[in-house]
Amino acid sequence: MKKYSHTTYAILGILTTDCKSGYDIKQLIDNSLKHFWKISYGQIYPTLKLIVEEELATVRVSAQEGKPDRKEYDLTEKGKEVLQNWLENPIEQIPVERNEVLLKLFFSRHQSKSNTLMQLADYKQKLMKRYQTYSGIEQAITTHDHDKEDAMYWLFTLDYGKRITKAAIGWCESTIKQISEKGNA
Amino acid sequence: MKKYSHTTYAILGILTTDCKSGYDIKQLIDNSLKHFWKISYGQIYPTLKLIVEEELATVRVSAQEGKPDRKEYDLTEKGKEVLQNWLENPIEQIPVERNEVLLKLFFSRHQSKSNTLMQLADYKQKLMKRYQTYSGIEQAITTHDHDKEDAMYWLFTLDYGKRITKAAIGWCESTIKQISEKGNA
DNA sequence: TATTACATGTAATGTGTTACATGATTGC
DNA sequence: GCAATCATGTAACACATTACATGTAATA
Repeated sequence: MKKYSHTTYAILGILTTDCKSGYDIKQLIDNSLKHFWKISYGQIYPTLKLIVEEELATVRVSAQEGKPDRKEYDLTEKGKEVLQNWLENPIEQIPVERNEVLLKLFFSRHQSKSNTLMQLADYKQKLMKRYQTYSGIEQAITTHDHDKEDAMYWLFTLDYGKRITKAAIGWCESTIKQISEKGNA
Repeated sequence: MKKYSHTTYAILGILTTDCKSGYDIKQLIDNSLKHFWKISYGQIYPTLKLIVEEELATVRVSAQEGKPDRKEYDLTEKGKEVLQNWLENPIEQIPVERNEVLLKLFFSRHQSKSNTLMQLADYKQKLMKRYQTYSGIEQAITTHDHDKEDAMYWLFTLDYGKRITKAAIGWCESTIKQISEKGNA
């Protein structure tokens, strides 16, 4: 089966929900996926064009009361098959996640200790802010009575974010401690 | 101060070590950085060209016995300042790390449970393999008597990788358990 | 003589962001 | 009239990978 970009599969997946237009897709991403998957309009519209060219979806213009016209996309059988196929196959490999803090740390060997500690403290702070954001979203979902099934999967992704972030915070603390002790010894 | 790409800073940083040529840079990356920062030759050589154009380093051809000629790069004062400046400033923001497994999970709401569990089991397996790789490198460093200072910073980056990976494995286990229980209830 | 390690580079292609450009409709 | 929301799109640029292209020298 022909291969498409991850962005294409993401959009195909979103089209299985109530989101039918480019604008809707962007809204869904910004509301629910942005902590692990971001897509800009600069990708969304060209990808939707490709999806129609490849006959994975059909378009139709939909007039609305009190709002501008919009284009609604519906998956074709072929589109559903392509999505299904992607969902059924395991990922090829876990990508290397670039980490600028680790890069700086690696080159800090001959840098001032105080600067290295500052970098780590700053990173920890950013991570804690992120953790709080996740917790906030989690609370909002748990409080409001969302569709149970949907909410569960959403919570899984948040749980992932929280666990990873917490682990990174723990690393910061441990590394700060080790670097601090090293100099005082 | 003028901004450069992360790749440029990474190469500037590598040039402070014994690595002086494009080939050396690639070797260092593949040996020590590749678990959190990869760069291909297609980036290295054009970036080195840019670095010279920007007068961040100078080049000179070095003849070797028994090996082809090579180009050696040395940081200029300007190059050192640019690197220093980058090292002294905190990162702008933690980038969103795309996660294809979470993306699939998000769209699995109306998929078969067995397939979702397969995806998670596969992900866990890949993570465990990665964890073992990290542990292996760690052991190699600890066993061989590396330059103590250098080794310490290298171990920090490996510790980060291990902690993050362990957290992700924990998430897999927890999520597999929850999804399994849900269906049997 | 064939393979491996050493060594440098470009071209095509893929992927992604940001800035720009346009316009409808509602509510203040 | 103006701001906000809804809505679609393109162009320029930035970044990265892969495949291609070339060549030296040691060693098995």
